[in-house]
Parts: sequence; structure tokens; C-alpha cells
Amino acid sequence: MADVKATARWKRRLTEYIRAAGGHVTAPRMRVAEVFFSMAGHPGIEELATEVHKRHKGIGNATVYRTMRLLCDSGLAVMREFGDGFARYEARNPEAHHDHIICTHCGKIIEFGEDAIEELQENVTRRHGFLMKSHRLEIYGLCGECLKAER
Amino acid sequence: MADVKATARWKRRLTEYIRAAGGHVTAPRMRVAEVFFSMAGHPGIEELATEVHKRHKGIGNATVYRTMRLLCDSGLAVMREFGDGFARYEARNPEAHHDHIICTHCGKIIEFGEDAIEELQENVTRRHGFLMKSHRLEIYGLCGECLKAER
DNA sequence: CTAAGTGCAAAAATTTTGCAAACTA
DNA sequence: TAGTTTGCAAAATTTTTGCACTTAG
Repeated sequence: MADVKATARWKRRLTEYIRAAGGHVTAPRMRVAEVFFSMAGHPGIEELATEVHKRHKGIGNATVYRTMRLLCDSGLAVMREFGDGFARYEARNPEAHHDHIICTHCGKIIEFGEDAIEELQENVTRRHGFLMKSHRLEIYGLCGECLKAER
Repeated sequence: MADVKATARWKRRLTEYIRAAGGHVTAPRMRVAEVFFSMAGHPGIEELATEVHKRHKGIGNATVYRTMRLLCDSGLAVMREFGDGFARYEARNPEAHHDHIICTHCGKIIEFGEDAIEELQENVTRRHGFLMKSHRLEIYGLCGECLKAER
């Protein structure tokens, strides 16, 4: 919905960050970032590189790696769960919080937001005299397919 | 404190798991597991392998990898954080599960267990077609003292 | 123009695999 | 004994690096 604004946001933030570090705002960097932010979910470097190459021929793999590191350093992306052999990233949008369910067998990741849980968390936290600022919830288990395949 | 009992617990659980899968309870497996459970924190494969080799010469690296996969499959360990190039693991003690509230200002950590939250987690997970194996919940905020000091 | 960034391919680092020998049940 | 597991080293994967060439500022 607020796609245009969101785009403007990362572009501006990334540019600022690069400039502040005395770096150059180059086309390859912006292209990789653009592809990354256009992808839903938690793309692995693998999928990301494939998509980048598909949309922009001639961008080297090393640039994809280097740009993702840049995005992480700038706080626009974070490295996430693991277990499938390559790095996965998630765009960081502080506005839209969500938690994760992760299949420990195939690595599938589901995002969810459960108000009831958030509320209980607030309660527990308050009960311990704390003021809740943020949280992180990860549930590990087996997804439907892997459960079936298990037998 | 309950070290002896805890030891007995993973040993029994691991043995059960291996047997159930028609596998063999071998010395190398038990040795790797023993070293792993004796290490605090989130040892990386790297440190783990080093420690294993230090305490038991002649155990191959592949066995360390294979045993850690076994521990993960059996639910006695989970793969954790990333970002340093190799896999990290955390021992999971199903009996003594607890979540954390962490003060982002002074670093104080409170452990708590909230059945209602656990239940809701089960529900969400099931609703997404998953079977929950474990989870991790961390709440960040400010503790009472830091709140007072804040003004 | 100068310093930073890029692409490529080679190197490094991490994890998995094949197989004969050793071992568990 | 039959079938699993091991250790080793080789293979496969994933990530980083070196370097000549381009490009942003």
C-alpha cells in the first residue's frame, strides 16, 4: 500500500548512510537494494542473486554479498534464521512488527502477528515492574509437509 | 546444581531417540554430546570441535557435524544466531523452559514462564499447520529502577 | 582527477559425502 | 553376523578477496 513511500524511505536512508561513511551511491548498489526490498519474505542470498541477475545482467555475485552487508550495517536489513546453508535476510521495517514460526526440517518461515500474545507479554512484563519496549518471539517446529514426509 | 540429574536426562533422552530410530548408541556420539552439554552459552561448531578434539583425540570433524544434527533432530539442541560464518547451537532443556525479560538499560535479566502464552503459541502454530517443538521469547524493556532513574 | 566500487575468477571457509574399517546390538 | 557409524580425505557449497577497470563525486 504505502509502497511508494516505503521505497523513498530506504532509498533516502541508504543514500544518507553511504554518504555519511564517505562512500559512493552507485547503480549496482541501488539495484541490488531495490531487488531486495521488492522481494517478500526472507530471501536467501541465493534467491536474491538469482533475481538480481534476472533483472540486471552483469551484476556480480560479490556485489550482492557486499551490498547485503551494507544494508545490514545500515540497519535496513537483518540477517535471520539459518539452517539451510546460506544467509537469509529480512527487510527491517520497525513499523510492521511480526513474529516467526520456523520449520526446523525444511527451513520454511511463517510470519504472524498475534495480538493476544502481545497483550499477555505486556501483562507479564508489567507484573515484573518493567516497561515493555519490544520483543522477539520465534517458534520452532515441523511444518505440515515435513510432518507428512516424516513417516 | 542439579547437574547430575541434567546429565542423566540428556543421556536418557538421546539414547531413547537413537534407539527409536533403530540407530546405535556409540561412544563418539555420546562424547560429542557430553562435551556439547558441558559447554555454556551458544558454542559454535568451531569451538565445539576444538573442545572435542582436546578432550578426545581421534574423533573426526564429520562426526561432530553429524552428532549436532542428531541432537537438533532429537530436540536436545537448536541452531541459533548466525552472522559469524558457522553454525551455533544452544542446549535445550525441555523440563526447565523459561523465557526472558531483559532490561535494555542496565542489562538485568528476569526469567519467567507463562502458561497462557505457551498455550497461545501452540494454537498459532497449529493454526499454521505446524507441530511446535520449541520456542524462544525475549521481551526487551526498562526495569523499575531504570524507569525511576530515567527522570 | 582521486578514491571508492565493480566484475570476474580464484581462494578461503564451512559443511557434506563416499567408502573401507570398526563397532553396536 | 548384519547393519550402523566412524574417520579420513575428497567434493560440494557458500562467502570473501585480489586486481585491473569503471565510475561517482
